[in-house]
Amino acid sequence: MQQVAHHAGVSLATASRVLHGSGSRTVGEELRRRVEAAAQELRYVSNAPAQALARATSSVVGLIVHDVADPYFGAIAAGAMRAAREQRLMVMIAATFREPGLELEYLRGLRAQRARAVILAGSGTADAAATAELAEEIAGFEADGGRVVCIGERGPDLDTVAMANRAGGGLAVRGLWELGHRRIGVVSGPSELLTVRHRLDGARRALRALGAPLPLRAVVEGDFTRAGGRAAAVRLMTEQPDLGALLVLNDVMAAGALAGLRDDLGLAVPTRVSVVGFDDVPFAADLSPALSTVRLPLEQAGEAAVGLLLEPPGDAPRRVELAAELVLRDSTAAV
Amino acid sequence: MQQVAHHAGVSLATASRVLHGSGSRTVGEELRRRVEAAAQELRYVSNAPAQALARATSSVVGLIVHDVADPYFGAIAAGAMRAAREQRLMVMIAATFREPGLELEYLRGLRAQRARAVILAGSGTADAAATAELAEEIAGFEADGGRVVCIGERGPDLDTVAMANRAGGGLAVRGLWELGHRRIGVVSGPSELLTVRHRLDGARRALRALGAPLPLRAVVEGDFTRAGGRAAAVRLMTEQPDLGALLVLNDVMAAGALAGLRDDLGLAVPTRVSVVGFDDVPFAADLSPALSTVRLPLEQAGEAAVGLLLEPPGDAPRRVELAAELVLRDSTAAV
DNA sequence: CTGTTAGCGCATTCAT
DNA sequence: ATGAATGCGCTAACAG
Repeated sequence: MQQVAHHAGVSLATASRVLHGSGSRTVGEELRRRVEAAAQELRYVSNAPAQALARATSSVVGLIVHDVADPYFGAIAAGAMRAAREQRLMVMIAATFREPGLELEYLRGLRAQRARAVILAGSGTADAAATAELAEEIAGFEADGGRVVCIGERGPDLDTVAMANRAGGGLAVRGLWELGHRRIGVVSGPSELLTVRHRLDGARRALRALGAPLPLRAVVEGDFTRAGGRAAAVRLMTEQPDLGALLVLNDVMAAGALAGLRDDLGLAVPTRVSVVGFDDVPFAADLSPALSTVRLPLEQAGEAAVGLLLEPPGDAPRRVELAAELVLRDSTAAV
Repeated sequence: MQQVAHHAGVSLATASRVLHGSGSRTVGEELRRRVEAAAQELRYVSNAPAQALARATSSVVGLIVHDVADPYFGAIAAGAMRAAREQRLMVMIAATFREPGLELEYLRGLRAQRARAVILAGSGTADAAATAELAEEIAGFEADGGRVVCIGERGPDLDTVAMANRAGGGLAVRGLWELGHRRIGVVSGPSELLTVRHRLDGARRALRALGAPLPLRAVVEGDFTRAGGRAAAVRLMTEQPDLGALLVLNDVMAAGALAGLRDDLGLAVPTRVSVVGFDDVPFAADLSPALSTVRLPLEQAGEAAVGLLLEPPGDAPRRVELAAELVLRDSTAAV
């Protein structure tokens, strides 16, 4: 920038003002022109770290997900990045690959980067110790002036984009019920994930309200992956062969469940057993058969998260509630 | 850090050495202990921008993709992030959403961030003007000491992780041929994308070598998306109803093609028409029917890319060649 | 092995 | 409206 200033025959301060001046454009037309010309000619590229140092804040926002290759997070990330672009923010993505400790580590890293904000997109967990450590790090981050936004519940005093996981669980179960299903099983994910708990809880409550409480043996737990869904679904239908419908707590698992039902057990979907997934990721409609599922506005969640972290800190924690919707396709049938 | 140094009763330099000292750990045991204790107690968090400024290099690498929600890029990103993690690098992802100009803009942004390196994961394009501008920006980036690695061809003097797009196109066509297909059509993506050109070219050559050159009317072009694949496949099979097999130039398009064939035209796959995709994205095996496709080692490409940017600049451009493999599943049948 | 010192590139007072 | 000066937090000689 020195060079640019010199080349334009102005002071360093003036060059700084026209090159990065935020709002109050208090530079004369003539000088402004000269500086811009000089910058152009010298191919000046501003130095973001230096700016961050001087301003004590940067234009990068962090996004911590479990797995970028998972379409659930892919959709959220796409939404967040689209919104970030409009604000000229850069997005730094960290993937924990579902190792709990990494979330904390990456939050620290983002704090070191002096990220302006971070979005915690992965599900919270029921591990009290980990949650406490994370809360402390979050507090530190906010004390440094950073913003933190969670997608999904993490704590009452955090800005959060709330997904209708409970309501969605209820929706799915009631949809199945209306189709005439009475023997409903649940292929669940890891029970320490809050997202899983909420979805399962929503299903449970709805079933109880319908007068048919969900028996414990009708729930089986697997990894939140395709393979996990396949294994869990096969196990559940083997142990409880009278089940006529399955709620699978995310679409990726549901894809596995569909494969397991068909290839491992030879059970026809939807004639022998109906299947409902959760999330409505992009490929859900292309599965075989097209997956009925609970749609969550994933991209919108990403956008909303960026929206929240743009708003001034605020006195009370902010919340955005996103609704779920049941989408019935070909993996469910009436009985 | 001042505080930490003072608290530990050492100089700033010593604190810096134990806190961020790279390798040559030339600090006494006792002092080291004291500094670490002080840092712990004061909850010291290092300031990455300041480090970047002082060192004139950072620990962030940029990854520019077309779309994070696309499973192709999701897989590449996952591989890159896994590798980056081992090197304690942070990954800044930028998505162009297929707007050509954005690639250049993001490269500039990453340059401003003083990213240590950037990975260009999206396909190059045949637009000469855009390519030239990009080349200039790349040169500038490298002149600043940054590394650039491309996934897919971008130019002969760039470090690149080369995907076997041509070979893959040939593989697909020969696979179909061996199944007895003689009337093969291609659902192509935007022809300005180099990736598309190479895949199509590979298919063309193979067909010519087989003595059955691909007629122009047997190729139809669509967006590199599900909707694009659907529309293009429907159009192709409507105009050329005698085609017995389709090569679709990526799996996302193939998902759309499958839907179009089934829902719009009522053509059975694979009995009436066989379909081969390209990429082998995670959901390919779950489509209806399970998609035969050309597998590309996507995650490995991401890993290889960060591997390349870790190696010292090198005299000659480096290349990593990744092979393709034909995976036959249920969307193809013999005639 | 440890401390002193001089920048890194930029934003901002504070003068003018 | 513009310029001069100071410091952001840290690293890297350099000197002991």
